[in-house]
Amino acid sequence: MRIYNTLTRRKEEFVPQEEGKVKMYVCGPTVYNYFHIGNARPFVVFDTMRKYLEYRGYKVKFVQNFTDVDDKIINRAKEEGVSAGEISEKYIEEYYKDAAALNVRKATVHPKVTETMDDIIKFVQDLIDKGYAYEVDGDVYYRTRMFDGYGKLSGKNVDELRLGASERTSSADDEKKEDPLDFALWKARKEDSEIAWESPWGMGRPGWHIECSAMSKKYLGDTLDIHAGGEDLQFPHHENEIAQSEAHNGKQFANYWMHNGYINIDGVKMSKSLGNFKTVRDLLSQYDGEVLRFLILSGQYRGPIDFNPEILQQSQNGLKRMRNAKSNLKHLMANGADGDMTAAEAEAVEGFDQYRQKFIEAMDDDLNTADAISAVFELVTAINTAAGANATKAFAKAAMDVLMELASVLGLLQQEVEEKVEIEPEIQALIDERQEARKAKNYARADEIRDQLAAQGITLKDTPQGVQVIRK
RNA sequence: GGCGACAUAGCCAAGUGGUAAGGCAGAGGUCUGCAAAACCUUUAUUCCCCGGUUCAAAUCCGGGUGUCGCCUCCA
Repeated sequence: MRIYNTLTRRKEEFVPQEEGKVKMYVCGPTVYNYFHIGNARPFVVFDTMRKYLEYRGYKVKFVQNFTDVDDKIINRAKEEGVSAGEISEKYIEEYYKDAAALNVRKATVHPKVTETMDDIIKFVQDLIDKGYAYEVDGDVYYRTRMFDGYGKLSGKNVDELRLGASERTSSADDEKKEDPLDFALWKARKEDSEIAWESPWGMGRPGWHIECSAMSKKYLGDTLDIHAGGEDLQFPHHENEIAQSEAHNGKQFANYWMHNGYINIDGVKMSKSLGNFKTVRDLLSQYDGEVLRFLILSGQYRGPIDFNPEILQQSQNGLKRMRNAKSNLKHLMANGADGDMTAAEAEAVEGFDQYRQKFIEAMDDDLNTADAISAVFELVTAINTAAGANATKAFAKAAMDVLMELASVLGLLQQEVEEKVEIEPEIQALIDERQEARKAKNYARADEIRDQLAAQGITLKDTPQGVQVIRK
């Protein structure tokens, strides 16, 4: 497959270091709040990447960290009068809930900063030993200019950065640094009450960037196949990770860098700092997670998504078309004709392969999920067209297999849409009564029953294969 | 100021040289007792604008315009 590599600014054929195996690292959330739909994008997109790689036969080791020590967590803890650990533990649990609703699978490993402290401290010490870092009053900074490749990922020029830095009001920390470009690897504790770890430089905690370098090394080694995250992490976060890791390991840090675009709201980037965000938790009260996933996957991952109620509605309607196909097939599998497929059905099933091919072609082209979704829609139309009044169970099964094969790679149609296998006797009695009424052409009574059940969230469809019962 | 991305129908969105996918919404029709679901037809002579290259451009080149982003915590 081809991947757009931010490092080279072009699509490249993906070749992992070790055949058949992929080492993938995705920057995870800082856990101080529920995550918003913008945060959800990389989780969904790269989870889809992982699923697709697995579909193509790769064994994927997928690592996504939790940043569980950070200013924002500490501030939040102060506000609420609890410990930083209580805040981070809580939002890690909430992360798992929301991620599950989006059909995002757990990573192979979800490392936490607090559990990687020894590795981080050693990493920092090694950088000091190599001359890439220096200690000042309990802080440790990275000598940015010492690293030759600085700026290679984000296309920044060190001297222009310096210019920008001098225009900003310098913070107190800048006084300590040798160069304004230098960034913190370790921060000395400011108050005794603050969460801190013992280190060769005194009590303190790690800087943000070093965490990912240390965690990815610990679980995936010196060189990653794919490193992914939101495009706002390109600079400085990922640039700094490269500087740290390559200076430390003496090897290329990641072969492929993937960055997803933003989700905007009213044309402006959605972010926690701007406060214009919609949390996934809130949205889940109105839309189910698959709708959100569908929305995120309906465009190419590198482009922007403008978030508004209209596209939510469109996503819901679009997904419904896929779900109807699934539930109609399920009904057919139970109530269709017995025996072998007809010749026409067999021919149709053979034709389904072209949609599978289109799907693979799309996903192979830098994870073009928009095109992949359109392949699924074309498959749905082909299935619906071929499923006639005398459709066989065998056909329904074959069609279901292909539909689910593709939908599963996208992480869609995974949540059982309620068709309950067991129907309570009193409901069944009403359904039977309605059928009797219909036979007797007592449509008033029949419709009354249908309305009554609809009010309970039960939809009845009269199909050539009998009554289809769908409950929400 | 430096760097970068994007601009395709009412909306969402593919398409990087060969004559505009797919979805949503809308309109008409078929099926149905009526619905639902589904199917069929229909909705951009045109891809922000102006030049250029080419037999041929939404796609390549040049110049504009507009929107957004990064350069500071951020997915």
